[in-house]
Amino acid sequence: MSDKEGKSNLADIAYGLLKRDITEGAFIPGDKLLMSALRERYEIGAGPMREALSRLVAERLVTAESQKGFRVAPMSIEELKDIYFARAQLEAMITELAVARGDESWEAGVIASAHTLSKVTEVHSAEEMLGLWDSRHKAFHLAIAKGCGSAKLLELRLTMLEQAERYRQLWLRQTVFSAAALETKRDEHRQLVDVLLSGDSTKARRMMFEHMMNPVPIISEIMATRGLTRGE
Amino acid sequence: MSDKEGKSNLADIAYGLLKRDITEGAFIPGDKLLMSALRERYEIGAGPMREALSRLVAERLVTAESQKGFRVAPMSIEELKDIYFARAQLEAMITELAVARGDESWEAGVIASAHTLSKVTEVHSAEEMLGLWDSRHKAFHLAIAKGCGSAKLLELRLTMLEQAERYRQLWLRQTVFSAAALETKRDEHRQLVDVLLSGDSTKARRMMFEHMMNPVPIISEIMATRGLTRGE
DNA sequence: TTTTTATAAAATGTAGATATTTTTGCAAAA
DNA sequence: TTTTGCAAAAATATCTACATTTTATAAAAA
Repeated sequence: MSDKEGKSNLADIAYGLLKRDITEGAFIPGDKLLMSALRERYEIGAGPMREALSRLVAERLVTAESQKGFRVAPMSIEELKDIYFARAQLEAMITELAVARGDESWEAGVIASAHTLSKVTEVHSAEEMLGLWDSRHKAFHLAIAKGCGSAKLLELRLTMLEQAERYRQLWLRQTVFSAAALETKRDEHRQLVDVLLSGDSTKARRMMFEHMMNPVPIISEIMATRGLTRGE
Repeated sequence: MSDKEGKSNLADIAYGLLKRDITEGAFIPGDKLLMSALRERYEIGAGPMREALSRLVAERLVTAESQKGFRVAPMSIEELKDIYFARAQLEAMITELAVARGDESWEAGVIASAHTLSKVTEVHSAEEMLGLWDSRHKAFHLAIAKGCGSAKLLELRLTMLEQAERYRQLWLRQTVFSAAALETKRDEHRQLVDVLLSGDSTKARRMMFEHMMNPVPIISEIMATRGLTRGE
């Protein structure tokens, strides 16, 4: 009685599965997405499959060329830089707004999610820990962004997050599996929270921009050594 | 040898036609988009039609409910305000970047498109004049935005423009068909160009934000008197 | 009225037909 | 022998028509 959108048709399912497979690297950038292969893999007809693909094209995760089929969108250091720059600008702007407009319940949400994130250090299997830290990290940043009060800005933010996801995945392992990197992040987050609650929106904006740009050289490095396409 | 994306399959065509029909008001917000009706109207099969519809859903111009079909996305004063606010924030941010980063060829582009826009006053039929002013107005703002140097930010800007299009359409007639309103706009544009070229990026940002927000009360008024759904 | 049941309408999915692109095989020229 | 051009075949993408499932409508019974 609560959920508004009951995902149920095959196109939706195919969309979700394929998106996961692409962002998690089951398909490599540039790979041809054969209709026959996809149909077999997901046990789904060509119609719904086409629908799912064309949605991913809109999200820039897949490219299409008429009569020649679909491919996984390529990745490049150039695109990495552009995506992260645009994303950092947007997030910084949203943060400035959030500090200026956010009320007490927003502050509470930020503090709560920051605390939850800081408690991930406990015992976990490697993969489990990665997933947990990632989801809480995302929740933390979302809690901050929510304060901007604009649904459309949050939508834009989400589209950028999705476009960054494949690149972010590269950074994630590097960070979560390094005690030093993780500690650095924890520091940054602490500082962020302090500035957020201080009410200095201009400073918060600058700091968020820096925070969002930090992963760029790390990911660049990884992509350069692996030759752009991250083969396993 | 120049065009990269040769639009040719039926889904693309249906997408373009339906999008035009929705933004130009051939379908009213809330209207049910019957498969049979669409197939007949565009002389296209159900498969490609579905594909076109699901793309418009991603763009928020159409809503979908599983097993119950598609509808033209509703319009509301609330959404109007949110879209325009988000758009103004984004455009203001892009403008600030453009002023800071733009080179001489950017300045030249801005001046040229401003001049072209100012010359629309000549003799034209009403509808012709409306189309011409609109396209040149868009070109003017695009020329400014291009200076930001980020393809992704320009993409975001475009998605917001598309989401605003139905509301903008309401404002357009009101403005273009009033000599006084048109003169006011011309003034605003002159001032904008002055500040842009002065290099004061902070002032440019503020001014662009104001400029983008101006239409909101006008459109609100129109929607309120017409009861939100603009029946002809 | 309210509920139930039957009927019609519509959305969604599958399979097969058609059109396009790519590959392959072969022959002629260098 | 190697390369180039061409034609046939295979692979692939795309579309339409039909079948299935779900939802909406209307009539009949309580």
